[in-house]
Amino acid sequence: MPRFYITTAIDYVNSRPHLGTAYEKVTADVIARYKRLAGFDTRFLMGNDEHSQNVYQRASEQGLDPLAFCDRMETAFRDVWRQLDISFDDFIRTTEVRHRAGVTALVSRLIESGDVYEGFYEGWYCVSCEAFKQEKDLVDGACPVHQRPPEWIREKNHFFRLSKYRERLLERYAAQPEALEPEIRRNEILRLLEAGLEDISMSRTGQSWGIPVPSDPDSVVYVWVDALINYVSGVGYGTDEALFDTWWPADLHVIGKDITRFHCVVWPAMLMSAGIDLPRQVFGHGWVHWQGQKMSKSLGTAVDPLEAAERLGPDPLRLYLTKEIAFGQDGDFTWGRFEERYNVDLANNFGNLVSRIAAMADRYRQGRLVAPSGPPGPLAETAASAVADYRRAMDRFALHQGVAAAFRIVDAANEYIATVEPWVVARDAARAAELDRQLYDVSEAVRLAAVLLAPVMPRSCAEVLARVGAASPADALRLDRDGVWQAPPGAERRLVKGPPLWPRLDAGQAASGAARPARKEQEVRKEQGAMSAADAAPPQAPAPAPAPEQQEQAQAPGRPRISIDQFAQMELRVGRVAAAEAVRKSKKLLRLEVEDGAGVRQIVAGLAKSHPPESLVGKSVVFIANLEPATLAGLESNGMVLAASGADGTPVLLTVDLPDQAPPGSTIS
RNA sequence: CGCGGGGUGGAGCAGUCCGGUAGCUCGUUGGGCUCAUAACCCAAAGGUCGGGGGUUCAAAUCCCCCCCCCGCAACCA
Repeated sequence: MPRFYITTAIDYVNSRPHLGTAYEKVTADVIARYKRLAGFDTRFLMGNDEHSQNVYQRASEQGLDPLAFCDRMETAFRDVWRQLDISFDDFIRTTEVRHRAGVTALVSRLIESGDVYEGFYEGWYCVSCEAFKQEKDLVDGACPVHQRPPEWIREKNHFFRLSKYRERLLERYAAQPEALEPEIRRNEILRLLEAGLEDISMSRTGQSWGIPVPSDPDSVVYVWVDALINYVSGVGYGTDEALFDTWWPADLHVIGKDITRFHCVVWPAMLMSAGIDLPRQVFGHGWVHWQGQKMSKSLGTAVDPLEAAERLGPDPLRLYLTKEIAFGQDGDFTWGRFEERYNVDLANNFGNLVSRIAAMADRYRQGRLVAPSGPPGPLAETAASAVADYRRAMDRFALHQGVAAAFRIVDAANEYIATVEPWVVARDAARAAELDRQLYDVSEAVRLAAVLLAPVMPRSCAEVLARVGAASPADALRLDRDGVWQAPPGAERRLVKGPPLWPRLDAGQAASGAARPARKEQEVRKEQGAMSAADAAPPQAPAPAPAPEQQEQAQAPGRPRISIDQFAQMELRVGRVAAAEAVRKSKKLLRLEVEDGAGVRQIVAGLAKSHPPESLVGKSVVFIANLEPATLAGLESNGMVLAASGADGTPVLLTVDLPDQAPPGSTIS
């Protein structure tokens, strides 16, 4: 049996997974499940990346041992993946013994190959911050945070001769372009390689949280190098040679487009140096935006995948992420679209079709359908072509196209029913064989659609297969056998009616601010175990997410109160804009000349996006007069013009209501 | 010339690698059906595929130039 080894990026455990993280796991899971369906012995590896300084700090802040913190996060991550039905075969943590062994072994190989050398990282270091400072961050030669001069430090580092592999990497992508998909990402990397490579630091000193460099116990392996090695340590590199030989090289690394550099330059170079085969393919997926914006935890624009799964069920979410976003490109998620697609694809089409055929089988044939002799109807041909398209698309990871092909069967079946009108045929006893054909063919089309969609919606499709009386159990489907039209004369199947798989959301439900879904109820059902029709269905009263305003209120703690004296330290004055012009090479900055009562001062302000320069001239504005000067885009700025943060952060200038009565220089109190 | 993404009927998107009647969903209008979750089916209206030039028998698709929008980065004092 052919094998397929697929991985996702391992995740930083700084915070709980958001929808973007879930997107990667869901798409990788769809691929893994498809490969199993297609007959591959498949291994799907995921995991957590734990050796980061951030993790160490977060743990310290919470008074936790870092490992205990990671244990806690592992539980949180696994919980999300379980609820989204991510079918990983193995879950690796970089703090595990097997990973440490793998890192130690691989780094030793790098050292033996002569590609590691010692060097020094130099820079200004603020002892209080415990961090290196860039020259530009220093204020009067001192750390701006601690007001103390930093020290010039030379830190010993181990460097990896990345530059040595530039030619070989270029050759590889020329010879095997499919090693990096989609093309856009490949071109980026090729350009990067053509521009040249520098050696990279691969160790850190002064840290204990990490894996020691074999040749230098005082240093730990840099977290990125550490993390990449999970792909081999996860299949026994350094611990289980037989396992490693079985699964390596990996067939596919599914990663985000931001980390292609590490996976397509650093990682293969490391493997070349260590004399290990390279992974066959890396696929860099795009981002899921929320309402057109990049998701951000800090801005409150990150969608919780569990909330989405709870509202309509994990399968509708999986379907949305797979079907509505072209795999490899960026996509958008909004609650409105999520609900629309749920209604259209699942309630109205697929779910309704299942109800239709089950009801007709029940009414006209007491639930028992028998395939008649004679040629199959037109649905068989449509289904065959859809299956072919599906395979072609899925094999090249065009997941959205594969799913669309599967839905063509659903559409064709709905259309077929309307065309042949079984309810008319049923009235004529002489046309019994005709009716048998129609009903059986529709049930077969539904079965096939469920087989094709099983990788995307495993739970629901298992239920659909049960309802149309499919012979193969949902967890043992094979495309070669189950993905072909099956209607031999005399074949018999029993259909069962059930409650709607996906109850349609009416406009009221979708728009009203009803109570949150009964999470408890769902959990109880899960604890009760067995898969049932009700389990595949979403909660009865799905509710929309809390309105953005509510979220903002909830997370607006404000700042600590200050005294009137502290306020008085700020010198606020009225100024009149005498001149304004855009700053070249900058999108946001304007250079203003402001009359302050005593003269004219230059202030650089980030107003360009919302305020055309000419609109500002003559305006009376409020500015902070005693702010220390700063240099922006090469221009000195003496003060700061006040503006409100308007919708989505665009500044709204604050102006003086009665400028004649408050001439430039007027103080503000 | 900092890096990158995008411009396709009213809205949101595929299609561009491998040129060949421009497709999907929603929306609109009219009709049909009653098996089904007021779901389903048919039909119609609606597109200079950002603009210009080139290659070609043929360009949304390949080549060149230009315009516009959006992220990221850099300074949003």
